[in-house]
Amino acid sequence: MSEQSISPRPLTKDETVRAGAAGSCNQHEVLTRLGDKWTIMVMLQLAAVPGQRMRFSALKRKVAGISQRMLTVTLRMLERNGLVIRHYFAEVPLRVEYELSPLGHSLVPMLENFSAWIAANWQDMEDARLQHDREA
Amino acid sequence: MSEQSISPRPLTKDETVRAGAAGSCNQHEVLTRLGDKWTIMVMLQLAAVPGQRMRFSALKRKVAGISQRMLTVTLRMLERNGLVIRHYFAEVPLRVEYELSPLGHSLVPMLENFSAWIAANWQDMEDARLQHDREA
DNA sequence: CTGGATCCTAAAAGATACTG
DNA sequence: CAGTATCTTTTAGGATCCAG
Repeated sequence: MSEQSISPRPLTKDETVRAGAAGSCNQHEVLTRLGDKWTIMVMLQLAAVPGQRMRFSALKRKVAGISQRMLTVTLRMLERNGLVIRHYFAEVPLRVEYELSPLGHSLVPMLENFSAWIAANWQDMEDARLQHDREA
Repeated sequence: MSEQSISPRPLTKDETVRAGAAGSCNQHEVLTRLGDKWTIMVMLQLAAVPGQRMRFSALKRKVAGISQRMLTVTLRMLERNGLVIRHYFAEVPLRVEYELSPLGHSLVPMLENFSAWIAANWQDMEDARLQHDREA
């Protein structure tokens, strides 16, 4: 449906193949751990208060529609992979605070960029989607 | 099991609450579309050849263990949201090339940063995970 | 070669109830 | 408050077959 037939020039096999190359395997590993919606949203929230800690309940309130269970699972996974630190206070009522580790902190610039990108471009995405759906 | 009892100072409710604030809703929308493993991996590959297009089969080869179906689904989604452009050539054999749209291109710096972060930090993550598992 | 259409299973995630 | 445990529903995703 696009441009049909008269192509500019078929890419050679070498041109098409050559890309990412090495490291692809690590990418897969890392993305399996960090590359999901909830993980990114939780990290975005923690990155939004760089030097600060956040309580479990505060995170739950800030991260849109996350369930208690998924927040727990996500935080456990982030802790396991060394990206967040969990501070447990045996008080009444119980209090637990989370903060980014140094490793997690190294992701902050990227998270802020991403957050900014979303704010700046989500409307374009929405428009593109609506137009694409009209054409279909 | 961490520091117990003697806390530094409980965060006030206001400190804990104040974060991300607005835009949270858009984040959720956007991440529902882009925030999954395959989407990020495909974008990483397309970003690795900034000015270039990639054929379906080339993408399939480069993106670790993606199945034909998931690559198709992912590409359709990216096209629908205006991040990639699909070029269809009615030849024999059929040829289809994908490239980043301008909108998709605006994500390249972030994707490159992320890719670099993975290369630089995946070992730290691995170490943290192993140590965490030993302690458990 | 690049998919579309189906079927099917395993994993993810929501809801709910309970506890230190 | 911050979980855990359990149950159920939903979704992701692989396998397979077919087609322009």
